[in-house]
Amino acid sequence: MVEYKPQEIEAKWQKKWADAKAFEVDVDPSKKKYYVLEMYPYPSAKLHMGHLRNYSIGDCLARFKRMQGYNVLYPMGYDAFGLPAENAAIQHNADPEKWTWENIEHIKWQQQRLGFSYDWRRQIQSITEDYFVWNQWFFLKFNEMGLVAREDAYVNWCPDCKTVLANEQAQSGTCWRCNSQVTQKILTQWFLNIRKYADELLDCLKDLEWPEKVKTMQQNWIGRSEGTIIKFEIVGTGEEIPVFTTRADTIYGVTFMTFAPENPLVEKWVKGTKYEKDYQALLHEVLTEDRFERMNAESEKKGMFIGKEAINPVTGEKVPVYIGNFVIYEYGAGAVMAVPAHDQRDFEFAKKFGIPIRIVIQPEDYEINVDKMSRAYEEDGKLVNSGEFDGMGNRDAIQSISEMLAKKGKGGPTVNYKIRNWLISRQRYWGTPIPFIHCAKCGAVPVPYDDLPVRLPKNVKFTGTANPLETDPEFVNAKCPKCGGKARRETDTMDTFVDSSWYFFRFIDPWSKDAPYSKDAMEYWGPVDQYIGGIEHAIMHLLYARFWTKATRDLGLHSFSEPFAALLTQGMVNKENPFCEACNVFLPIGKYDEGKKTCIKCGKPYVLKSAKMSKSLGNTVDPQEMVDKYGADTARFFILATANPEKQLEWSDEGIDAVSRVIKRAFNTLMEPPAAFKKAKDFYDELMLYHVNVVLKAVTESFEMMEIRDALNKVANLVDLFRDYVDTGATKKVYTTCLEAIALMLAPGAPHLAEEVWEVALKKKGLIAHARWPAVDEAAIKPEIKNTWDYDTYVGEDVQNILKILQKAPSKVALVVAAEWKFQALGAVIDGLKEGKNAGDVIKKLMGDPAMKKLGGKVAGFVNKLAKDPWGTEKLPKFTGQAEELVAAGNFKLLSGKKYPAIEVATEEASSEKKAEQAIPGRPAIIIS
RNA sequence: GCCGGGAUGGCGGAGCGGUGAUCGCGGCGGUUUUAGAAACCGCUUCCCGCAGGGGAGACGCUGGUUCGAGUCCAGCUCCCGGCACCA
Repeated sequence: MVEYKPQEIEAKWQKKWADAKAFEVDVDPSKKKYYVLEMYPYPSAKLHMGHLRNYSIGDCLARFKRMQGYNVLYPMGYDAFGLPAENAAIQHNADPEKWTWENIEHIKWQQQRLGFSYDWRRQIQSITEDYFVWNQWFFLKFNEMGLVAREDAYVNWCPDCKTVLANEQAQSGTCWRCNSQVTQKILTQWFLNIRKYADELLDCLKDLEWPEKVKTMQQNWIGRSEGTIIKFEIVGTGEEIPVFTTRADTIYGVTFMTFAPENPLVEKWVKGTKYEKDYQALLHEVLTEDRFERMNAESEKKGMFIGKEAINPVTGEKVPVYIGNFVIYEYGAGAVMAVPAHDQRDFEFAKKFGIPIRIVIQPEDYEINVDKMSRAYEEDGKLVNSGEFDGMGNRDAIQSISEMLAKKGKGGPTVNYKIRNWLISRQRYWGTPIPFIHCAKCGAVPVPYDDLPVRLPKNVKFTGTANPLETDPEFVNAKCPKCGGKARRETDTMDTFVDSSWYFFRFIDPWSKDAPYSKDAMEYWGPVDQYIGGIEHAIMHLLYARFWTKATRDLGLHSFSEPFAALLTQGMVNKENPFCEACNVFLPIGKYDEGKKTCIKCGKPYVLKSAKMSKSLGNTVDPQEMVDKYGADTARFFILATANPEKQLEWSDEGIDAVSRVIKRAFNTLMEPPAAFKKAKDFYDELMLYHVNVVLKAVTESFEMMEIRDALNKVANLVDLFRDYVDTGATKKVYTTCLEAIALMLAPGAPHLAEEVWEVALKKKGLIAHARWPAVDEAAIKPEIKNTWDYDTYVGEDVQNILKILQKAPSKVALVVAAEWKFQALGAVIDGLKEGKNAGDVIKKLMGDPAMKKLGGKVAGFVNKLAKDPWGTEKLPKFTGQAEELVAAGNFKLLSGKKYPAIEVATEEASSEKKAEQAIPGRPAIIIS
């Protein structure tokens, strides 16, 4: 017997693939292209299960498509800028570049050990100059297109570290390093104008082969809403505030205005007034509030009057101006008109501050009253207290009021979006420098294209306080490109979402020197046909990438508008972990006693619950351990065959053992030819060919639909059927045909094993990776074979059921096939039921036949029995007559002969047994003695 | 809080509105084996039955639609993803 040694086989084939440049592809107009891509990873220290799953899915698809004859582009690269490298620099004095490269090398080694079929020549990483120079180039181009803006925005600020913090570094309102209270600080920042593309981003969603849930999330995120701009003049300031509302119908009910506390206008207005002190205190309070708590509709409304009044442009009425913590600065104008009678938040605010409430909508069938209201009336109704609009339906009034405002020059209909412009500047070292120079005379001046790239300085100090770029004089001091005077280089770097917004196009032509990629290559390879990644990227990454694709299309770099034609969001990998029900928490390593199975804190026993694999819990499994112990094919097969790609997957140690056995068994079955072949074909050969083709058809469909789990399990089952076939005796021709088909079907999921079978057992030249996916031989899928197979299954089940009850060893199993007339009667019952007839009608019709009439009550009883369980009857194998079933029964004898002693076949007509009457066509009476 | 998902035996997970839930794990019994491993054959919701059957109960909870609901609808509970500086 050939022993399965995955380590040897896998190393051997990985080398052969590399030597043959098996997966290196170039533009080839004679072939149809297919671009498979996984979301490129952040190079953390090690590959984790999520990565293994992601790449196993992609590689399986890439190999399948390659075998279908496509020219498959399947690249890999690394999202290498980002916070962790900088954190490592601050905490362990690591050099971010060296640290990142070490991680890349390690991950790449792991990926290669797993045998993924990437075209490694195309590897890119965002930290190399030939990549990030194009980030800068794009930025300058976007600037020329009017897509770049500088605006003020708030950032998390640690006053002690004097540094900007990521949301992640500012959890629960305190700094990750020094625990100081984090506050908000306003900074002038760089933005990309993604809102300009909001409508297109929305409209194109319908054409994408993406999960509906992702499309819905993006749609909601863009948040297009049609409404009205209403301009409110602020008394004594000369300022007019364009407030957005979807409820212009309630304009007569406005009794105050509310501004976001961080709106800079507010600060200006209160300056030097008696309100300033309280305002500063409230602002500080709001800026240190938890960002989710603030959005919570149920949390306490905070606010104050700021001494100003606004004029309602419709009524001319003056209303007080407040600030409120629930107003979002980034949405609309950072101010809302407040209608307490018809908006719950405004209602609560008005109650708290004793502001009047005015009803302007009355429901149709009852009347609401200000004194009795306990909450806002937010439903529809008829307008009241609304001047000329009284009596109008409130929905209709929206348009009329908008039009009136437009006529008055005080606003009008408009469209508003929830999506905000993309803030891309970061006050950090480890990113792409933004190519601008600030000159006191000329302002913000773009770095000339010839001076690109702007490189990051080496040997900077990572103290954790301030941005290292700011404290590096060599980097900061620059000459103004315009006037040549002394100037200051921009020290902000770009968001890493910039890197990941176009890397999939750089893979198409990573060697391009004078453009980010050549148009010809783009028109051949682009866009990505199948993109695979986690659902956590459903909104931001995927939306930014779509925006980038549209903006670069408008730059003339390519002609298509969407980067990813189809998207697959893989499920998470979970593992069970101790959970203490008393403390209501998952217990990380060290917080539970594994021997006693108790929680260390409360001493009570824990239960095991499924949790996301995470470092903090310590319930991770290193894929490398799996590969070392079982081999890459087993690791991949496990992760693919346990759950379909979209579903979440539960890791289990038993599961991997089981798959390991399946793989070993497959290897042994496929590598070990029978000692001798039989000469002539018989039923077993036809049955095997039937199975192979049925499975091939199903597996092809499953792969096409990305139901990889189903596809692989079907192949694994087929291997078992193949072994049975070989055991009963095989002809050389059928053996070879089937072995070849099985090896090909295994190639996408267990590629090393398949190559070994291809070369050693089948003696094929060339790689199975380059072989063609087999075609289904429809002629082999004979209905009579299907009937026989189903028959064997059903009859076998029945025999088992009987034996279970009898609880004795049988000496003889007799099958009695139903009488010929029953076949005719069964047909009549099925047809009759389809036409909606009842059993009586069917019996009457049958009795028209003299032969049936002679049998009388027997026929009636039979029909009634069938009609009771029509679904069960429908499922039985279908035979045209007794002769056909006798053949199937004969084959049952062949197939199950080993399991049971002395199988006999008889007909109901010829049998003297009383039980013979139970026979139904397709379900013989079984008599065991 | 808001937006988007999810909940199915001891476990992982399948399940076009069609009648106890594919497949696998674990467990139990058996065959084989010097032993172990592996492989193979059964059983695995409960009760009753020496003939393929009968009864009870059951896909998070509560209702609804339907001849029929794990599947559709409404409300609730819990879990997960995202919420714009983690990637």
